[in-house]
Amino acid sequence: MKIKQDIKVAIDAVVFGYESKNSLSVLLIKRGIEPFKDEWALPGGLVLNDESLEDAVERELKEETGVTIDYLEQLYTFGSPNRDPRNRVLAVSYFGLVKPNHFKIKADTDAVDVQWFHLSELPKLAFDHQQILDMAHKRLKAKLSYEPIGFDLLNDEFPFSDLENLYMTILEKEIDRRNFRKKMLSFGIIEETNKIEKIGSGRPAKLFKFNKKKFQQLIVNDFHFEIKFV
Amino acid sequence: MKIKQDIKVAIDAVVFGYESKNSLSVLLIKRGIEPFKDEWALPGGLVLNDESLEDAVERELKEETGVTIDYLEQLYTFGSPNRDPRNRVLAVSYFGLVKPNHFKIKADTDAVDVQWFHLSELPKLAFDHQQILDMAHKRLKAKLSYEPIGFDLLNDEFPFSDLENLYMTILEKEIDRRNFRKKMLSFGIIEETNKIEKIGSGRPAKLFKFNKKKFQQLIVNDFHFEIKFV
DNA sequence: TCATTTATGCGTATGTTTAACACAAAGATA
DNA sequence: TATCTTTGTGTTAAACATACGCATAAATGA
Repeated sequence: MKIKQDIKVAIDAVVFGYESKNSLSVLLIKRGIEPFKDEWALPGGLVLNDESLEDAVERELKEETGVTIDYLEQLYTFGSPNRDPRNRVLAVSYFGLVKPNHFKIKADTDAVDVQWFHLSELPKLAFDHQQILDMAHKRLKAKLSYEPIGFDLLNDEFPFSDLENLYMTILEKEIDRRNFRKKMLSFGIIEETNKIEKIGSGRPAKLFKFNKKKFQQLIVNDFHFEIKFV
Repeated sequence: MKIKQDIKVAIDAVVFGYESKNSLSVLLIKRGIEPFKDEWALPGGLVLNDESLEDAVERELKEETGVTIDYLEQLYTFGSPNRDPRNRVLAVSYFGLVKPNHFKIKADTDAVDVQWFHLSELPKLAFDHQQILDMAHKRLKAKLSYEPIGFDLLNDEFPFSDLENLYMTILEKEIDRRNFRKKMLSFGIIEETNKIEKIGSGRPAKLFKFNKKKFQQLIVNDFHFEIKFV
């Protein structure tokens, strides 16, 4: 006789935000219930019977953090039998990006147990969440080079230096500013606006815009986006 | 009051095999039970309470097809609420490769409802399995270019022409034989054996071997495998 | 106000990699 | 022994990546 399957299904989200030079952040929550009560963990939770996995991610993020996501993709499904000390829980993990606009939202609800952590100053995480986070970080680094997802970490209009710094921060590499700009512009998916940003010292910078429509038209015809610097 | 979660967890496997020039095949089974009884589908089934997802894949493949897998990786998790007409079933899909050695195994059990299908002559598939298969095929094509997984579709020792044909078949592109060979050898992960294969007409070919250890040593130091031809 | 600092924007030389292509070598066939 | 077929190697031009130099446009402060 067959034993009835008893596995719960949850989602977990690794959400990255980029504020300024040299600081990539991750969104974490402090757990209110056992197991791992009062420890930091990835936002997430059980999937409802009639909702899709993506809906579950959006719902949990809204409930737990109030953050609006700008890019979301499935990462990996963690299914080892003992990853949750109580019952068996399958974790379908997602990986998301938020623009700086949407970054600050949590500031209002400071009392709540949700917080952005710099990637270099992470607390100890519950469950196997460190492993999930590591995988997400690896994916972000890899994907930045061959898909234009970096724009989902910047505001709609940005100076070129923001884009440069973003790439250098995430890839943890020095990049030649001039060659980077040349290559980026050569794809023809970034537009100049007529706006100029003048803050701080130095020459004021033109603001640029990612033309997503143009990009989507291009990829139909074997167009290949790739940024790689040694 | 909370409604108890009622979601089943299954795995599905898309297994590719490569016999000869111009024929990439997929392993399918004919379902013996409802729903979709007597229709073709991907091998797979429910995960047991105490087994890992990978174990479940291996078990199901063994039970249903008798095929030994040479490469396995998680593909994607399909979780839309209505993908199974009866209950909600989450499908964690896997993508696998078998070497020609292990390809024929099924021939003994011809009576069983399991069969290799050329990718160009697929039957209609049950559930959303066509979608899963498409994604696996896409992944195989993409991955062939930046990870040396092609060797898991060839015997341990192979003539260079086999490798060329494999790439041309899967990528569906003409590749310059001479440039391909030069580039492949330049990575230093393929070894010449002292064996020579003489079959058919034409000059007999040296047999080569993929040196997996060498490859694994290299990737530690930022080594990058990449085969790309237009 | 005028030199200094800071950051942007453009251009050019050099080396490396890719893409296109031709022919010799080793057997099988007949 | 001439012909066919497949393997094995080399050469070259064009494309691309890399490494720079320097002018420009503001803010800063002596």
